[in-house]
Amino acid sequence: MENPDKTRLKSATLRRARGGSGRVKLDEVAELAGVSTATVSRAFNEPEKVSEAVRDRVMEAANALNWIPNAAGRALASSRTHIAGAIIPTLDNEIFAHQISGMQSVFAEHGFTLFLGCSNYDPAEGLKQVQAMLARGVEALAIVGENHPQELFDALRSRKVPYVVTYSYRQGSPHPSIGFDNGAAFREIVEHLLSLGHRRFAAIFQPEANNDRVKARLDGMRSALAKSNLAVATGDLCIGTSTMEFGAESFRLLMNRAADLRPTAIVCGNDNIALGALSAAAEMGLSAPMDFSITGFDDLTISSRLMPHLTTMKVDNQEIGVRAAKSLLSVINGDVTSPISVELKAQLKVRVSTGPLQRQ
Amino acid sequence: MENPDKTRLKSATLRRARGGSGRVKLDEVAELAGVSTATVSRAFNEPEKVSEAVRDRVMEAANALNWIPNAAGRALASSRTHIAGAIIPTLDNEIFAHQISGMQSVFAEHGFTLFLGCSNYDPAEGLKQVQAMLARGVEALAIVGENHPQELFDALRSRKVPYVVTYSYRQGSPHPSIGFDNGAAFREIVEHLLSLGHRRFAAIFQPEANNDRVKARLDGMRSALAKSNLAVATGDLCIGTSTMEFGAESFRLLMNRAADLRPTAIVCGNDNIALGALSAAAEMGLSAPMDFSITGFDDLTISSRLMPHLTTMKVDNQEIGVRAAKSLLSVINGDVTSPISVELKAQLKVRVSTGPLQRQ
DNA sequence: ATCCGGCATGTAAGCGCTTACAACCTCTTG
DNA sequence: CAAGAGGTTGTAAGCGCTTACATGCCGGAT
Repeated sequence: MENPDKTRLKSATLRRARGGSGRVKLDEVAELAGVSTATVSRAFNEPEKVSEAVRDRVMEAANALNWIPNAAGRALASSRTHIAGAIIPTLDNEIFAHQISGMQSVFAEHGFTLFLGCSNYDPAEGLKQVQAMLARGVEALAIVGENHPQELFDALRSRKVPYVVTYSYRQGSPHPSIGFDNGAAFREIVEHLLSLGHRRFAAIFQPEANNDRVKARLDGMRSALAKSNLAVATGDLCIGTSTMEFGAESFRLLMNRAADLRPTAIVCGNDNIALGALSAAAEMGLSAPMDFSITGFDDLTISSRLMPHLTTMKVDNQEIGVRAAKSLLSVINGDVTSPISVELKAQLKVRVSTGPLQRQ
Repeated sequence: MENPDKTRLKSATLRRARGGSGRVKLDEVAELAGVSTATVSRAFNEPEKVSEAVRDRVMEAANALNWIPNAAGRALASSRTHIAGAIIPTLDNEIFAHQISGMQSVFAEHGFTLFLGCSNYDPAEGLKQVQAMLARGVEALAIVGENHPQELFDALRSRKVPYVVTYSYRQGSPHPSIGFDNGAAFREIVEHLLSLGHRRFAAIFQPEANNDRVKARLDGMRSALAKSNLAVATGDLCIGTSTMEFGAESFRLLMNRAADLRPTAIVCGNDNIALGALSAAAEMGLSAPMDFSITGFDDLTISSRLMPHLTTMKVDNQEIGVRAAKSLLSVINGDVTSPISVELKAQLKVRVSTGPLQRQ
């Protein structure tokens, strides 16, 4: 008889004066299906070990009761949580949002749920978030950059939680990383500008404190300039918040000078800052590449649409997220013992905001 | 004696050949501190119930062993998970990212961790994410919009998980909502344009399928126009993806006509589309508000910086996230039985992209 | 007919915490 | 000085699952 007998159903349905969480539990599904709890568990987790007839009966019962397994019970019994974590500085930046979006879709496909933490560029906050995630039993973690308290990495290591550093890749880093070489990227930008004949450089950057990526970018810029015996003068280096406002403000500072004191090339720490500078330029009646050349970094969606189209470096952050998730999953599945580092190349997008030196 | 005796410490530290998760557990902290497991639990969860001396001893032991409580065990025993969930369409949109950022910071402050799910505008995917979150025992959930399968809301209700609909607010909605009235907002935009003398309207919108907000916007626009016996002609309504590309393409379509066939006012479904249209305008040598007026919606960061500054409606999405989180927390804490709906006002930002009708 | 291997299912012991209840101790109070 | 109040700590029973191990069954080999 395929028909589950009515009396059993009734007894399971009526006995609803339950304590605890108040939710339907596996026992009740087992009772209704007329099997043991072990069988219900197997029907869901190792279906091939259960005969088809029984499996169908279990599924039917589970549906009838609208049962959703309790993840806490499952986690406790199996020491598997199917949760992964990601720590990023902030969601207010398109590039990190893209990374999360990539990770989340891959993880969701594999039955993992993603915990999100934002550090707001505060290492202490990042550590706190990681601890919260460890308490929640994340099975793997992705974290942007390597500029974090040693304690954070120690905690991950001592609990054997696999992790990858995302967004930045550095030769000789002690951490598995998936990202690109920030220094090399900025060397390439500077070389592009040098090849156009520029010699007087200014820079507008976000703060380098607690941010290995910005440090590497500044270093990359400086080393490329140094090769040509050039440097950014103190007065031509602006450091401030990563906002369009700051970009605009800095641009005014740099360009409200006699023509021969102005920089001809302006290297910005990211697109956002560069976009701000360009908006100030428009207001001042200056325009690239006639009056100056300017570069960004990130290739935000808007950067290739805005006039003048911004010369910048493109990084596929979604791809970074996808790769990070896949890599972590393969460690979780035991395919490899540790995530393998991958260096992606940032791609120089030469657009109209840079051009040959106009004034000598 | 304040000094925990060394032998106890040793025995706890050495017995590390543990099965299970392999992590340090509460028992060991209790043993090292020389108290019962109940006391350790209380020292962390209800510190006021434990004498100071004992509390210190427990904390010391916990630190020494580097103990992090196992959330699954805790959840199982207390039927509290301290997890909340948020479902948004996509992170690729600044406005939703801001909402998440607001929620996450409030929740983190209160010891809650946030599960993030993206539906990519697919109702089935949204339902799946909600089910995964229910399995994980989320104590509350925020979900963008009300355009979801009834099954989704039923699942939340039957499990008594408090939820709020965010971003959109509609009179008579059966759900507690925190957001603004999309229809009213677009009525206001249209009235602004009408007051400037415009009579020939075009519209560029994202698809309205599965999106109550877009539906409401279109309705709002139409009803405001109807009051003046106006309408958007079929050929003047462009529906497509919410990208700058589509905005640009549509703009070309609308404006590559004889001057007297062009619309004078273009209402866009959001800033992104409007920004795209403006970039196409620049390429075509047209500019607002001379040759046409255009409006957006969202007030993206860039919209107030870009030339010409875009007339749009500002919505404080971070605030929506903050309010949603606070509201859910107060239900969780039992302060109220259900989240109370809040209507926020979208704010019209008149900038230079709209101006008086130039041609008759 | 007997035995054994392999498969399907059941039994029951936890996983790491919380918490009701009990036990105890120290004061206060009549 | 006995009794009770109030505060601190311990005991132990689960929370809802998974899984090692035991059991029972069937068919083919002996």
